[in-house]
Amino acid sequence: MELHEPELREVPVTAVLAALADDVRLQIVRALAEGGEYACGTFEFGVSKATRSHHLKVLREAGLTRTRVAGTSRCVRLRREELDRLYPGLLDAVLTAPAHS
Amino acid sequence: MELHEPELREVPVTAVLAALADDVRLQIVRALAEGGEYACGTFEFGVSKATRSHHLKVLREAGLTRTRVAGTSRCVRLRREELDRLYPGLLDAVLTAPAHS
DNA sequence: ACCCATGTTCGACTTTCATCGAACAAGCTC
DNA sequence: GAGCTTGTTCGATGAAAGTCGAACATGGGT
Repeated sequence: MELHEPELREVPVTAVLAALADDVRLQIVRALAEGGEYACGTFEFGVSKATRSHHLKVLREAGLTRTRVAGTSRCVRLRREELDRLYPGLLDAVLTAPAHS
Repeated sequence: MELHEPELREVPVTAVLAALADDVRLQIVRALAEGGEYACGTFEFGVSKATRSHHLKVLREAGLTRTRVAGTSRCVRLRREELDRLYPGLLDAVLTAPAHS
């Protein structure tokens, strides 16, 4: 299993923004911002595991997360430092934004 | 003609991000960030005027721009102060991001 | 070895969205 | 007022994206 984790600067800004412009993914990012590393299975956001897997793939390929393989599980974490370096203020702005509207 | 310009805090963050997650709209926002106020017709981004009108509507309804009616023309400007207040760092991060990838 | 748990991938379906031309509305200009 | 300019709105169309169940892959546990 090869995990495609692009260099952040090779990802179009629009892709990063698009990855964040989804309710489910934003919840995932918020959760990741709290704890350090999450097992994929700990996410329960009212979507099927297929959908969850899809969203985590989008986040990963947008350069937002890094995934570590641990047996049959995956451990996901935010690429916070890199993101803050390339897009200073972006994550903070999104995370401190009011959760509902 | 009534222009729907929502309160920024009533717009979901995802809507703001989605509005920015498009190449054409990002170009418009970049242009608006440079000059103060733009007549709608000055935008030429290789799309038809119908498409341009659509994108400006998306930006306006996401709370990103304010539009002033001037005869048959529209003058558009960024709601920079409000955006910086509610989402500090967001616009800067997006604007200073490398234009291509 | 068998079973189970965890994720991924594969269609399929539905919704959303970007795009356009054409029709329409509204205001200048002469 | 006739005509031009500027934008908006209206389908229509094609592409992208979210969602799911089912099938598959893989690794751990007993």
